[in-house]
Amino acid sequence: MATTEELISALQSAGYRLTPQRRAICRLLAGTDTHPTAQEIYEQLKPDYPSLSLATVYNTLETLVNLGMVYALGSAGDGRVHYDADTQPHVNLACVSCHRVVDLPSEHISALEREVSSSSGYRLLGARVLYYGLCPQCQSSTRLGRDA
Amino acid sequence: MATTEELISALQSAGYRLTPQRRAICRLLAGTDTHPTAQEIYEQLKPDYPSLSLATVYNTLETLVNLGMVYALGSAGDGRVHYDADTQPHVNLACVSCHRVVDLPSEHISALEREVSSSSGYRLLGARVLYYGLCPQCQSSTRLGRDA
DNA sequence: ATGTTATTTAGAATTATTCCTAGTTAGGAG
DNA sequence: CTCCTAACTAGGAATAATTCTAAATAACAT
Repeated sequence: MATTEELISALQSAGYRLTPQRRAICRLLAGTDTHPTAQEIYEQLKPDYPSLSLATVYNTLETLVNLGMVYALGSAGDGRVHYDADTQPHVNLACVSCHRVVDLPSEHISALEREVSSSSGYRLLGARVLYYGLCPQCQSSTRLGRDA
Repeated sequence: MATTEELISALQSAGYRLTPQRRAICRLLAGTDTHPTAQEIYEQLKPDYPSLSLATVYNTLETLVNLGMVYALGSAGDGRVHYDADTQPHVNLACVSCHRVVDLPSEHISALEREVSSSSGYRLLGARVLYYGLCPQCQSSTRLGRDA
C-alpha cells in the first residue's frame, strides 16, 4: 500500500503541482483499505474542502492511475463493461504499447482460484486476471522498451 | 469458451424462456474471442434483429452473468470504478450484491506472476486480479445465494 | 512579491446503464 | 394444434457516471 508521502512525491517528481485538493485525495487513498469510488472520495473530503469539485477528484485519480500509483478497479480502460463467454480461468496479458490483449494458459491460476474460493467463503462467479506490460515485440521496437 | 448450446441450455435449465433474442446473444458471445460491450453486441445483432432493444441485451447479459456463464470484465458488480492505492499484486474480491471490494492476501499470486513473467516474455508493469462473486453475508441474504 | 501557467470550480454536456409500461410471445395445458 | 398466461421485449424516459468548458484561482520559479 502506497503511503501518503509516496503518492504525493510521485505527483511532485512527475512535475505536477501540489494543491491542497491533491494532497487530501492522496491522504485519503493511502489511509483506507476500502476501495472508494470517485463519488465517495468527493463526499468524504467535501466537509473539509467545501469548494472541492468532483471533476478535480476525477482529474487527480486519472493522474495517479497514469503514474501507476493507483489502480482503477473495473473499467477496462474505457469505462465500459466487456463481456466474455470464456469462463475457464485464464490470464489476459495486455501490451501497454500495441494494446493487443492475448490469453495465456496458466497452471497456477486454478490453484489461485481454489485458494481464493476456499479462503474467502465467496461464491465465485467470475474473475478478471489481467497483467499488463510490454510484449516482446514492443520491448525491442519502442522507446519504452529500450529505456525502462 | 462456452459454446452456443451450453449458454442456451444454461438459460433453459434455469427456467428462462428461449427467445430468438437470447439465442442470438448467446450465439454471438460464443462465437467471438473479442470482448464485446453491450453496445457492440446490440450493433452487431441489429441488422438481423431490427426490433432488438438495447435493454434486452443488458437484461440477457445480466442473466448470463448471474448464471455464471459469462464474465463481466470491468465493473466491480456495480457500474462504478473503484480506486486502490495498493499497487502490489494482490487479489481483489468484489461482491456483486453488496458491491463491497476487499483485498485478499494470497500465496499463489506471486507464483502466478513468476509464471506469467517467464512464460510470456513480457516485461510486466502491473496486474489487476479481481474475482467477482457473492460474499458470505450476501449468500445467505439474497435469492441468488440461496438458489444458484 | 510577481508573472506564468497549471489547476480548480461549477455546471452543462455526454455517455453508459437501468427502469418503466404497454404490447407481444414462448411454451405448457388441453 | 390452439389457447392462455406468465415471462419477455421494445422503446423511451430516467438515472448515474464521467468528461468537458470557460472563467477564476493559486502553485511555484524567478
